[in-house]
Amino acid sequence: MSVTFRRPTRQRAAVEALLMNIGDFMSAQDLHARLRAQGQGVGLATVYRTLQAMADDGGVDMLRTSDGEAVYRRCSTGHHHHLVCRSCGRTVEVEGPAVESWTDKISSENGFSDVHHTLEIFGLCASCTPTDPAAPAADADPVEAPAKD
Amino acid sequence: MSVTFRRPTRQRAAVEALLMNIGDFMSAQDLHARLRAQGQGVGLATVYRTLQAMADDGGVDMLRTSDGEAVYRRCSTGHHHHLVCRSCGRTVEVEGPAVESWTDKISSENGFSDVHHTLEIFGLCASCTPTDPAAPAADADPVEAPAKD
DNA sequence: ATCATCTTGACAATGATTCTCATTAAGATC
DNA sequence: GATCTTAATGAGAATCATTGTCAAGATGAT
Repeated sequence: MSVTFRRPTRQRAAVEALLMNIGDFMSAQDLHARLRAQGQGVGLATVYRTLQAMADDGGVDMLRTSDGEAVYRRCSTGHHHHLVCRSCGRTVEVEGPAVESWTDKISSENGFSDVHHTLEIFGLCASCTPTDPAAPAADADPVEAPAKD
Repeated sequence: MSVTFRRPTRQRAAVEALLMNIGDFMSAQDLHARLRAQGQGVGLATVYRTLQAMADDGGVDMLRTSDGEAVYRRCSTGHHHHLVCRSCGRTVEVEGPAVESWTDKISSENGFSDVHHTLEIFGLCASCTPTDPAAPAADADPVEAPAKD
């Protein structure tokens, strides 16, 4: 409905392509660095603009890491939430009809209208769980806790 | 349990007092400005440090506005979520046992462990709903849309 | 009062995001 | 295909919240 027309450009295509390849959340800075590494030079400002436009148009979800950085990910349309591995960044889309109805109920009970909510779940995926025999596949870019110390 | 000891100082007391008076979410910058306006000079860095310490110790909740700014609020202990008016900032603490169990279920089903989640609901409270006969009480400091221009 | 330390504060440093504005490139027109 | 209108881009400056630095100040114990 309110999907403003966007001119197809090389830059936009490059951003979309990379988002499609990387299945997990990525920051604008990260995306910019990867494109540059690929030889696909795209201005940083353009990356930000493109990402925001895509998020507005839908097709891309944006959420904030614990330190406030915005990260983006290509997503199926429709309302859903995410289960994100804080170690390797692996993301699983999840739906919660019960949560949706709960928020609606809570909202109306308190006289709130025109509501929207944010819900993300962070944890360690099977591969990154210490007690798991499988070796931690923490080589992808983590969303929240980059390998420290 | 891991509540590190903190020396009682004038600055810490001032921050705590203001948080108690203002019942809604407030940014560190905002808090700093208010304290300064009250004549209670407290360094900006100190405000940040104090707020983070309080959030760590519990007793203060922190969440991020849509533009990534961290906002704090004195809160009852225990896990809960918030229903925040995006116009006047009024906040209601809500609990959702169903949501907690849902996230646990989803997490285990996907092999995730050590999870935690964030859930906030934003909307317009009764007083700020346009169709409501009551005049919008949007004079308190809004969490997301501060009076601009 | 004195000491060892935790805190504070002023300001520099970071780092993500936004703004500016001249240049480039789509899409429509002739 | 040349031309024109205008959105899109890019390089870098500008913002702005947040963090780091480190000397000076305050607190609790001695």
